[in-house]
Amino acid sequence: MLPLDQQLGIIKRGATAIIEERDLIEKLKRGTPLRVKLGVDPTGADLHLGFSVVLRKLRQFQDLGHHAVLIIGSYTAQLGDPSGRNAARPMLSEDQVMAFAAHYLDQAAVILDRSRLEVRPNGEWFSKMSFMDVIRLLAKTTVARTLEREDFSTRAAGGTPIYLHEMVYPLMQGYDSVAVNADIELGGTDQTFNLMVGRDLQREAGQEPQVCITMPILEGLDGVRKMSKSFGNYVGFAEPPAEMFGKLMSISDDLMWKYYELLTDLPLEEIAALRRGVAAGSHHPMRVKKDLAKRIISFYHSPAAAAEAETAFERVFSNREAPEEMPAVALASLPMKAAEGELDVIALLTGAKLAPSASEARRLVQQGGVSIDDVKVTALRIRMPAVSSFVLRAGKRRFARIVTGNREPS
RNA sequence: GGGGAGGUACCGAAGUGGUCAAACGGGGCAGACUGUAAAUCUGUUGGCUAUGCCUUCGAAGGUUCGAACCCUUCCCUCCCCA
Repeated sequence: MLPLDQQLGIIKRGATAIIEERDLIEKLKRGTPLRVKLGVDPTGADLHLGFSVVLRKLRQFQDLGHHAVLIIGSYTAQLGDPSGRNAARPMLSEDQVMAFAAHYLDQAAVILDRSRLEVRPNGEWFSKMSFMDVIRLLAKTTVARTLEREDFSTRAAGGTPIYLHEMVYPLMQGYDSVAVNADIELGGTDQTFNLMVGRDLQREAGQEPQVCITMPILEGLDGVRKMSKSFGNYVGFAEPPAEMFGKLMSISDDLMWKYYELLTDLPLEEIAALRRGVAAGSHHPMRVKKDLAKRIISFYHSPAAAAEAETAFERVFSNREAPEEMPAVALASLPMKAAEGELDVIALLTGAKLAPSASEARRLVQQGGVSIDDVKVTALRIRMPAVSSFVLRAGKRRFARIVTGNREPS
């Protein structure tokens, strides 16, 4: 194992809080592998960079020689974690959760070393508890304490409902720590309360309390709200390189430093140097952001794919050309409502899936957001170009190649 | 159990019989400007076989020439009291 201070350096990178750091040092000093717990509630969603922050931290512990324990919330996911929520989540069935869990593990394996991972569904212990056991667990905390949490107090103040089962959630998560005898638990800062409950329950159970390490919540592409599928501001693990590149380039300059710290392994000193360079004007922020995108894409795909994505990006956005690859749609397959020799632009846009509805397509045209072979479309019916295929573009980044079936004029 | 308030489009929030597909703000989308950054400005934001038609204002009925608005029943939430 690495010397203590080196381990600490890696562990502390990006972390918002370590409760308590001296406890952590004590545990590390023993030189034996620590049990590092991360609880996840699979909901069926595809993993995105927001999830990767805490998964990467867990991986770092694996690489340091510690023992990673991934708790699958087969029971807790059914309740839905109220953390950071302003409304209750729909409840899921255990079967659903376990099906989602398989999907989750497949994706998480991109980051974690699956061969050294202990996976435990928390139904393993919760299914064996009697109602009386549950009551005893409930007796470990008070309503006032639970209500102190910001998400609950906001809801209480705003008049939105808080259900009893939501209030049980932190106790369940805390009990997981007792069940697996965790030395350390990882989580987002929004998990702080839940993590702390684990310490209390362990202490009561005669265990040494876990160290809680909280990681920042990663802002999504908008730079404001947390990265989340429902906000549409995310980058998924499985997205194509070009898509990732484009999305990452759209983050704000300020945000990119946080992405560097939490999503790459570039040493902090080097990140700081880049930052100074941008501030001093010796580095162009776009260049630095492109490197960020390439680093991330190299991890999820490959360095070659990252380089390709960059080229494609420059082609489309810097040189304003059409991308090399885009979905091809046969004109004949579209329900055109145009006279002979004319194109029905609305049918074109909806048929090629560049617009969700005819009304939306009409709006796009009216606002000047549609072009055919780089010529802005100004009418809903236009003359059929005498080419074998043309590029249809909607907005900045939606493209399709329309194959007309015409012969290329000689 | 008693009393009060309320459920409106993606979200927040006006509207309380016709001029309401529904003000305003946020978000989204598009355009301008750019480094597809941020900021800013402008436009737009239910659907369709489109000078009209259809669906939408918690659900179902009803009154009316006409209902998001009035009545009835039901479902849901919040607050106060017990």
